[in-house]
Amino acid sequence: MKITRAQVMENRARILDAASRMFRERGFDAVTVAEVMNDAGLTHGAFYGHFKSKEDLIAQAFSHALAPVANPDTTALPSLKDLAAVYLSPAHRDNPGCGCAFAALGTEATRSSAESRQVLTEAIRRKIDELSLTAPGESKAARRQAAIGTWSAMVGALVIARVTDDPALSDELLAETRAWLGV
Amino acid sequence: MKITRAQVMENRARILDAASRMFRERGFDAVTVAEVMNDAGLTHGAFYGHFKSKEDLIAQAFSHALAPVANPDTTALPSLKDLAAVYLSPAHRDNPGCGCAFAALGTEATRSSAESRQVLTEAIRRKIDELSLTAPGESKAARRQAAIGTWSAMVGALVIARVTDDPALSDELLAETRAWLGV
DNA sequence: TGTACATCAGTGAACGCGCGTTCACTGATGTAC
DNA sequence: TGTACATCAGTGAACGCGCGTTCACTGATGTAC
Repeated sequence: MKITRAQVMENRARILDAASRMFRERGFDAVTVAEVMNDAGLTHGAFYGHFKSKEDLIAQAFSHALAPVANPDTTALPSLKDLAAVYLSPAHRDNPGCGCAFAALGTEATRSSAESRQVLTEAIRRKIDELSLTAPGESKAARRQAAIGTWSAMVGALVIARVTDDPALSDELLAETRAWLGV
Repeated sequence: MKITRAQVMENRARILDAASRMFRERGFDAVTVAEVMNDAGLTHGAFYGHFKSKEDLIAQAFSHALAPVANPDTTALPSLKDLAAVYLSPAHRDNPGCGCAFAALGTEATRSSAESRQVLTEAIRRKIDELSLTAPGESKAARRQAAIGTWSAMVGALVIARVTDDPALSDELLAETRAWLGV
C-alpha cells in the first residue's frame, strides 16, 4: 500500500539508522539487507525503492552517520582532552553501534566503494578541522598536527582494545593511551 | 596422488602465506577458499585436509603471520622511532599484503573467532613488550605507556590514511603523525 | 467538498549466483616382508 | 634390495544454503475535475 511522503522519509531514516548501527556492530558482510529492513520495521522487498544496492546503502549509511551537525555551537566545544577521555572509555569500546565509524569499520571501509570513500574522506577532513579548533599548540599548523596525532592514537587504541579478548589488557590499552595523551 | 611429507608441509606453508597476504589485501569475506588454494598452486578440494574450516584458516593465518621471531637479536633492535618511520611510510600504506595485520584487518578481527582473537591477543602482548624495550622513558611503566601510545597512533594513522581516497590528505596524515611522534 | 482514477511504497514469493563444504576417486608414497 | 599393498594428499564434480536482487501484486495516497 502507498503511504504518506512523510512516512517514506521517516522509513528511509529508520533504514539508515538501523544499517548504520548494525554495520558498526557486526561489519558490512555479516549484516544482510533483509535484517536491516526488518530492524527498520519493513520487509526486504521495499529496499530497492530506497537504495540502488547494498553498496549504495553502505555509502548512504556512512553519510547519514557522519553528517555534520547543522548549527554547531563553536563557542562551547569540548576540549580535545575531554573528547579523548570519552572516546577511550570502556563504554565506547563496548558500544560500537553508536560509536566512531572509523574504529568500528575502518579496515573494511578501505575496501568499500568509491562513493563510501568519498563520504569518509570529507568526514575525515571535517573531523581534523573540528579537533584542530581545540587542540593545543602555538601555531595553526601545530594544532592541526596535535589533532591528527591525537585522533590517530584514539582510533588505533580503540581498534586494538576491541581486538583483544583479554578485558584487563583491553582496559590497560585504553587507560595507558589516555595517560599518554595526558587526559 | 599422495605426495611426500615434506611437500605436504611446504603446501601448508604456501596456503598460509597466500591466505595471510590475500586477507590483508582484500579482507576475509572477499577472499574465497578456492582463490587461496589456487594462489598456493592447489585445488580447493585439498583445503579440508589442512584446515577444519575457513574460520580455522583465518586463525592459523594470523598465527602464521604474527609468529614471534625464533631467535631475536635483542642487542640490535631498531628504535621505536625508526619502526614508526617505516610503519608510517607510503610504502607500508600501499602494500597491506605484507604489512601490519592490525592496520589491515583490525576492525574485522574484532568479530572473528575466539581462536583468532586469542592468537591476536598474544601478538598484541608481544608487540607491546617488544616496543617497550626501545621506547623512551625513565621507568619501565613510562616506557610501556610510550610503547602503547605510539603504537596506537601508528595503527590509527595508517587505518585512516588508507580509508581516504585523497592521496594528499593520506600523505599528510602519515607525515603529521610521524612529526607528532617526533620521528 | 466529493468522486474517480493514477500513482507508487511496500509485500512476499521467487530467482540465481557464489561460496563453503563434501565426497568418490586417483595414483604416488611409504612400509611390511 | 625388491615386491605388494595400504595409506593418504590432492583432484574436481557436486551439493546446498544464504543472500542480493527482481517482480507481479496490493491498496492507500494524492490529484484532477
